[in-house]
Amino acid sequence: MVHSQTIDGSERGVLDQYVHPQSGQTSLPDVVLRPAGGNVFEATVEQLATAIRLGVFTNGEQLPPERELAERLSVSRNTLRDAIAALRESGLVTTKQGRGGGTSVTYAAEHPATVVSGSFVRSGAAMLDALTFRRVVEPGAAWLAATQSLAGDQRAWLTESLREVEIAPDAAAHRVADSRLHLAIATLSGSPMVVDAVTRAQAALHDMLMAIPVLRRNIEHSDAQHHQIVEAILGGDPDRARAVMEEHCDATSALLRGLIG
Amino acid sequence: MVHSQTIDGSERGVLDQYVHPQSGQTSLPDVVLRPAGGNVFEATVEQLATAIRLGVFTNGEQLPPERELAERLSVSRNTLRDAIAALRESGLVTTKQGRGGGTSVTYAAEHPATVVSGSFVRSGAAMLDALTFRRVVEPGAAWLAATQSLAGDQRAWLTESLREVEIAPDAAAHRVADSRLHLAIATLSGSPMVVDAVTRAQAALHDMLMAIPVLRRNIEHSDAQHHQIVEAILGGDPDRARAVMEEHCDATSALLRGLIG
DNA sequence: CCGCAAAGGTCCGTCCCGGGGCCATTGGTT
DNA sequence: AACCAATGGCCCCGGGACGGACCTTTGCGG
Repeated sequence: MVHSQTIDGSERGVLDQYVHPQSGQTSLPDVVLRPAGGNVFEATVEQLATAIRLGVFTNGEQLPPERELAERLSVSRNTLRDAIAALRESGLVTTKQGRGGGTSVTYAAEHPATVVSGSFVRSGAAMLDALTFRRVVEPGAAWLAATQSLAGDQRAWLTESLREVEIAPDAAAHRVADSRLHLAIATLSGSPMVVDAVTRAQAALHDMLMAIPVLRRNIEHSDAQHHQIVEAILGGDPDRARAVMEEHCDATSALLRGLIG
Repeated sequence: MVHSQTIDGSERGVLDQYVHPQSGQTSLPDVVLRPAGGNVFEATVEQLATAIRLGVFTNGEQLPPERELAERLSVSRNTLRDAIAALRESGLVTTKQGRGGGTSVTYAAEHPATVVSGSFVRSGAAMLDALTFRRVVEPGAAWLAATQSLAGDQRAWLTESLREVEIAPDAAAHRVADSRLHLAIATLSGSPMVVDAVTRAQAALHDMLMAIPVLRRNIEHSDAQHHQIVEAILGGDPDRARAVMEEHCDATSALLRGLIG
């Protein structure tokens, strides 16, 4: 509801600008110049909603105090409050006043349609792009994590994240736990830029996976791969960690490619 | 073990927030919540300056008309004009009025100190991060490019980019041509998100490489690797393309790691 | 020679957002 | 019971970004 909506009604997706309409030729300026995402308010809503949906904040958990969260997001408290209000109206969080109060997550992880209004509808090209991107960064993150000498609590965190995935009671919980595991692996890579990349890939992936039915068989296969990945990371075997993660991404990719344009 | 720890006045850098000061423990909210870069004007200046320094716009070449460029960057023409004015005062571009006029690049690629004022001073941690990130995304991009069935003009573009690197007369020209080659490879991956990632990695890399003396021997070794990479991509050998690119990144990384914190 | 078109140059009104101060509510502590 | 601290709720101001409209310069073509 911001700009866009120029006079040509052709609804150009963000991605179409990467290719010259006339020739199929791509040139560097077309590809490199990326729009600096507009609207701070919407971006904040989107980021918080994504964080919640990805399980960065688990159910019932409290968000940091507004003043702190605002500073961390480099956003004024006003804007942050507006964003939180939007989330509240979407039923993702509830807020309580007073000491010990705050905003806490109430995420049922159901109703795949009731997501926050701005949940981005991605074009087919964007989805394929996200899958491709993920296929690059997630194996890279796994490889890096396996090269690190992990501390005891880090190893425990990884093991615990894996376990949470395996004992997830239903598909929705499994989805959240899966995101958390992948983000944990990315975090153990030690590289903030890698974490950022994986976060974006997971965010895009999440929207897609929420839209399809999940087969029990797929989950079992996926969990077996998770186990191998964690094993390889803990065992310090980067190449194996990467190889299995590649298989893992390819499996998801194959599953999703059939369902999009 | 949530956050808290609000009131320490210790001038925390952007990256430090990824780790808890007290325990070395990292938690997802700390890692995932990323600030949404402020100041649109500065971001625009930085992006254009980077594009020029990376050779996205070659010397003498004209930038797109203001109205078009503004729309592509999702920035108002006012802001874009301010940014261009800043570049003009830094001597990176010149502007001419009237039909056939416009803003064109005048980039000598010398005076490593005269860079635009905002050229980001990255902390040691951020540099290591960038090197790590690059080590993940560039091999991934090369792998992807090698899996694509490239059209004739794409193959020609790649070959030409390689040649430009090899015939570069001096270190500065070599730097620009090198960036262009890497961005070309990323573009041929076909994934905008990958291009974006490589662009960010190259931007960070550029600032580092401009600060160190370059040895003839290093350039020769680098060019040999470039040749192998392009060969592997054109020959449709993804694994080899990735392997050589990894060596290539490792070489640069080793070169730079000695010179930073 | 004249007019048109394609650029940059300028200005203005509107609104979003950041910064900061202050109030209201609530629960713990003395 | 009284106080205090932590937290959300509210408001106002100022600057910056946006989006238009309009002017100026310049080259090309009829």
